[in-house]
Amino acid sequence: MGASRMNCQAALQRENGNSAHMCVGQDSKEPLQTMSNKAVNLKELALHLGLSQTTVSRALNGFPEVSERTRQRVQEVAAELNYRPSLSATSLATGKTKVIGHVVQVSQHRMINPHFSDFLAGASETYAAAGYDMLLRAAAPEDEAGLYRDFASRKRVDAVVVHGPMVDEPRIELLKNLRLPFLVHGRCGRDIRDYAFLDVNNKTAFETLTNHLIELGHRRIALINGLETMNFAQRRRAGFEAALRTHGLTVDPELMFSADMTEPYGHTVAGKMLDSTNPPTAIMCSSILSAIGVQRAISERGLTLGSDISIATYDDLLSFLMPSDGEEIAPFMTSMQSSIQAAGRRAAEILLNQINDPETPVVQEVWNAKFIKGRTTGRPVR
Amino acid sequence: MGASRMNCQAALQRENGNSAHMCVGQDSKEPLQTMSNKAVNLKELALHLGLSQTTVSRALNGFPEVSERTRQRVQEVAAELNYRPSLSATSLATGKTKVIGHVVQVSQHRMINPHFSDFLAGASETYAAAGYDMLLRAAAPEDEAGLYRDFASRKRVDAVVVHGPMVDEPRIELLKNLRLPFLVHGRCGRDIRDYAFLDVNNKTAFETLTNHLIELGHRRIALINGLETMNFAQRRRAGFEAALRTHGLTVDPELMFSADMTEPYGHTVAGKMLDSTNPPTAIMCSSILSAIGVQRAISERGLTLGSDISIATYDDLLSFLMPSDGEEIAPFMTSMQSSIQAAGRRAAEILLNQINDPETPVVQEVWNAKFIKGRTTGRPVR
DNA sequence: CAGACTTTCCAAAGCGCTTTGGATTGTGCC
DNA sequence: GGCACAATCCAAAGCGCTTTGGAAAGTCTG
Repeated sequence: MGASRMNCQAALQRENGNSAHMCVGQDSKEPLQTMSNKAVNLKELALHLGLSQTTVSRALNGFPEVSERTRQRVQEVAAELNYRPSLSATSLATGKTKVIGHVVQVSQHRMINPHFSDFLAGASETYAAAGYDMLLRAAAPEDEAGLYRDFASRKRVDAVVVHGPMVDEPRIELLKNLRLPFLVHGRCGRDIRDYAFLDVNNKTAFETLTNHLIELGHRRIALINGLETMNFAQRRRAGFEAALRTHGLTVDPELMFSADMTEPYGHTVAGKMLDSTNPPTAIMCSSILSAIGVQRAISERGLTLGSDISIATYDDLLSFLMPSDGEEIAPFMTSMQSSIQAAGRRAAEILLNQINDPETPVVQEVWNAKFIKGRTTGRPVR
Repeated sequence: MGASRMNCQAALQRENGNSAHMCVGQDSKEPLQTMSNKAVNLKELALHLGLSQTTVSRALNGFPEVSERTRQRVQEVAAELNYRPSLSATSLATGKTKVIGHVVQVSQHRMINPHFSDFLAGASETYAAAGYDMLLRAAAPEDEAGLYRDFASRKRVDAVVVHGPMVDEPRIELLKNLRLPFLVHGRCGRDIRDYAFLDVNNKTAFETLTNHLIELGHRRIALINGLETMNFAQRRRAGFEAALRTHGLTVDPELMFSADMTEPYGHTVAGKMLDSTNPPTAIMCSSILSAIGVQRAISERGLTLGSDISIATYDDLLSFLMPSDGEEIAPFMTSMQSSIQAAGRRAAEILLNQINDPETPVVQEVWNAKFIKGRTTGRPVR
């Protein structure tokens, strides 16, 4: 005990000498390069303090068994010596990694896209605030199962977010079996009861949009949907068709398209329709991206948006399409809006709550997109 | 020794019983739910094999001290029992995390955007192939330094990629001091010698584009640039100005704009210019995104692209703007093209080489963007 | 002041891997 | 047979943290 205190003094001196030597005074006007970059581990810190590792660990982690005075002192010295617990050591000891996994599909479709990345941006903000990190891994769809299995057995992550659920989604069963906590962005058709998800009300959104067009007098309405192997696209189509049927309109397969939601796709498909003998008077899009392509096709043909032809779209409020804070611009496109970035934030929140308190019942949230009347829809001229 | 062998047999039986019990036969038609989800650790695996942990570890990691026969057997049994080394244990022991860090800025500007995410998509592909993962963390710019420090001292990552280098970039010095390997996407003005980077030749690209417009007969050319606090934007502007000066044209500050590269920004700025008394005959953009906004402003005014007004832009070949494999469409915009996703792939490759062989000299690569004559540039009518 | 709690701290045993420094066995050669 | 040497394998000591199961000291009671 006395010996340990002696060691402590000796170590303290050596340490100070060291840090003065290594860290200060190479380029002292550089503000970013502060004191001590040298890392200290728990053992050394405990030595400095003349305390046991147990006590130091507890003091820093807020356990009640340590006196307030000691805790203060520990915190001060820890800050001073720039102590930061090693993450691999911590996670080896606790079994928690403080990392949430996200999987990017690298297939031709669903390549990382602005929808996805805006969601990630939102989520990572929440993670950062809670001391979590986001792990991103690219995978071919056929590898994804193995990847989750890897996540689980190698303890790479504490939980995962399932992106782009398909109509029939095997991943959900898999994750349940692996006992890897997860949240689905979107949802899956059958067996919806027992897992957490955050979704928007896709069906209602597309009913609303379709109704709006019908009320304006449109009878031939096209739908440029996302990939209909995906759950959300399926629901959107259902909403579209329901609205048509309610008004006694026929569902024309010639006017329905489904593919990855890109600008060129919207452009190509709209172009073909506009050049056909019996073009639609309105086009609905599943994404603002394809809507932009449609708009390009329209402007190339010298048609007027909102009278010659109308566009209504789902809008995820993608950040690169949003005006910066200062400028107030009138909403341009008629759309159903819901911020996918906000969804990312909330999804992360739900997931973190879930893993920090596993007893809590699963959260299932469905957001309603907001209808915005813009300048791209109007009465048809014909 | 004999005893250990006995234990091994006993454990083997117990284990088999277990896995049959837990894993098979809950829903045997589900293909994703294969054999054994139960994880086995090294100790158990060694027990099963009747070998020491050392030997098993070496067999699996390809050390020469173990006979080929043994290695075979170890690999087989490891696969059979679904052994996967715990990552936190491995990284605690080796000091390597197999993770590369990327930092997202969450400020108003440089919010995660399609350029950034396409780069990430490329990089994560390379990482995945090499068994690495990508860690994404959101940070306010003022926190970024602390974050790198955290990465270094807590050993969260093996290396980082620096995104969006500013004109004057303190992060580089910091990372050098932290001895955290890094690669810069882009580069930084001064002191360029001693760090790895991957950049495109921004200056030349914008000289080329400007020359093209000048040769067509344009005299009033506008530049809608990115944020000129960023290094790349600075270089682009330099190229633009150099080309003008070479041809004896004056650099008109009224025609130069700088901000985050969004669609609305392009739209707003182009609108203002087009409505002014003396509009430019050509507009250059730093991003296809602002170019799309410019195009919208042009079509709103019923002007014809390529004659009334020309657009030339830098094009990162963003994936959501690319046509899918099948459809061949003629290039639309006149642009300087370079795939930012390919850059992500290559950047990751360089970085991985660097950390796996630290002795190798730093790699500095500058790509030349490719000129594409599209349909958005032509002779000015006035 | 003894006994019963609290309060405050600690030594040591993990967590699951890698790696050091041998020990053991097999082989070739004189 | 004995010796050197290579080929195989192993026990045990880390890596840096958390956590268990006390021990020691301080604080109340009656």
